[in-house]
Amino acid sequence: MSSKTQRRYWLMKSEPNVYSFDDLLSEPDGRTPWDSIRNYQARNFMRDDMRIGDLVLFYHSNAKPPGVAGLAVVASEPYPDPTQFDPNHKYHDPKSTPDQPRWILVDVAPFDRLPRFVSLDELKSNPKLAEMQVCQRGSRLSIQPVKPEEWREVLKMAGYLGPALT
DNA sequence: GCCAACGTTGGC
DNA sequence: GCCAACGTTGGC
Repeated sequence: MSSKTQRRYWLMKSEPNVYSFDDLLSEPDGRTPWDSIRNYQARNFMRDDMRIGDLVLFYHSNAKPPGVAGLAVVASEPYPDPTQFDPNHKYHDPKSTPDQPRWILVDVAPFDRLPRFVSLDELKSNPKLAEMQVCQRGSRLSIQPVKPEEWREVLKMAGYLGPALT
């Protein structure tokens, strides 16, 4: 009796000096809207492909070093990004209206800590992750799908043995 | 701070 | 619809 929906895995980038995994861990609501994304591919992933319960590699970009800092989980259905309607917001979109919102987001919640940070250097030097999107040159997309085998490999590199493996 | 990669904009 | 100019991302 199941419309069996496979859990998917994702990588979401954030600059830790703007919003870090620790910031997510200390959210009073236990979650945050993944707002201000203004890239159509990234939006489409949130709008069309993410499901509540999908797991996320929380990736620190523009960091020293860049890499995977923690595990998160998709925590809401898609809904319009409120920042697009705010004229004072940096990412206000004058072409967007509540009737016809252009930018859609999901909420993200912390799922688990990692025993250790896994740097981009380490990811790149693992032959099993040669095809992983974040390892590719010029990989700018801030939301990327992660294959199940890549997911398991990254968690293994982090020394992780918790529930995100199941 | 540099700059390669690449997405977006706008003139035509 | 092409494509040059421009802006942004993000590793280094």
